[in-house]
Amino acid sequence: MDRRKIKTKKAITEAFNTLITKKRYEKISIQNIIDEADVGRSTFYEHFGTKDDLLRSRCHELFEHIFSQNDEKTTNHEFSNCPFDPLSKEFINANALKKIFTHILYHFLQEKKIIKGILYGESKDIFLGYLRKYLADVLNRIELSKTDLPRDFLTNHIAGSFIEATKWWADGNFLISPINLGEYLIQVIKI
Amino acid sequence: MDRRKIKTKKAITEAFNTLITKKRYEKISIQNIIDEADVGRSTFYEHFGTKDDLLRSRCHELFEHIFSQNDEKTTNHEFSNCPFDPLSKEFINANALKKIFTHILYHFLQEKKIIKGILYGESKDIFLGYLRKYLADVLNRIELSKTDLPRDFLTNHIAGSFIEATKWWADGNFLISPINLGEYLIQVIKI
DNA sequence: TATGTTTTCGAACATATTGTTTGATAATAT
DNA sequence: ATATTATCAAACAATATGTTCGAAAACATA
Repeated sequence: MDRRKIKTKKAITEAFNTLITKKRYEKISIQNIIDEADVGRSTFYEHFGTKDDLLRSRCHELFEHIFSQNDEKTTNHEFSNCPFDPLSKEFINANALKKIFTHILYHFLQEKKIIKGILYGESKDIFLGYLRKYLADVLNRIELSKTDLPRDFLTNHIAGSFIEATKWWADGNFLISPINLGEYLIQVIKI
Repeated sequence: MDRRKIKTKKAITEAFNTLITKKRYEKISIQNIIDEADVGRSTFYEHFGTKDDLLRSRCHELFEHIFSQNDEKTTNHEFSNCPFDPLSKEFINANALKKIFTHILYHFLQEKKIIKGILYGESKDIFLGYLRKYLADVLNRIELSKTDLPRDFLTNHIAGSFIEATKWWADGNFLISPINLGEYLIQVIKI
């Protein structure tokens, strides 16, 4: 890949990161982004078709990172308490679910300023759409109990609960630890 | 109130109702609304400051109606199974909660086309903000169990679960009955 | 170093939207 | 009958989007 391309892409995504911590997504214009990134108008459009494209690209990178297997290499010890294998086929119980949640929350905490910015307005839906998609694979491994609940209702409920808890967490400026929030979640979710 | 004012306001809100069933909120321009309502541009701005104002006005009316006491007068018998007194001070148990949910869901079902339209994109947040606000009063009457869960985490979780279930219901075109969905909810919420 | 390709840039352009202002016209209340 | 109030169309400034163009710079390759 051309060095210039990498540079511009980086400038644009960093401009986005800066702006999203200052004002909400819908108030950020493409003009703002190219001003902050200091690139030409047409240059932006050579990399991203729309503002949503840019956000989707950011979300894709983030979740690919979170749900990739080899991140126990991270220097942060706390992570090692809550590893999970996203490609495993094993059934998930309450304890496994807690580990998964906590693991994701640690990642969110690492980029909390940006995450919090994204968790408002329009950008929220796009971000949560990705989260829901990545969670779906994991949640489908939950063993269905004998209730008459449809599987998709249950997985939607659990994903929704995680999402709502995350928003609650961000709204309160990430006061409690990922481990605590994981525990809260397990206490309110019947599995 | 001036007859002309009432007429225009009605024309605008009905235009909004029509449009929201056809395309999502963010794609509806004020130009679209005044074309559909057949009113002048400046007239719109005499009634509503922004498009969001219009939506908020609609939400306010809807939730005032749902959470008002005297609506058992409705002709729909099914409602009478699930009345609730929003001004009561009594504690809420699982059964009371189920009645409240079912009651609200019946109202949503009555205007399902519009509700479904509103439940996408930007309009969703505004709508759900109102729902959350109105629910808060009720949910604060839930008796806290001996867990260490913060009250606002718990109420947020329950409101969130109801919201997610409602979206799931709307996405599936309101296939099951309000009573069924109310039962699903009670099955997944620990109280 | 020389050469051909790729990327960037700025400026201009068409198009669309928002929100405000104006004065004329018509409906309303009393 | 009259004073008030609501509506309307048309024009306006301001802002945003997405496209196009040719010139200039950075690049890969040999």
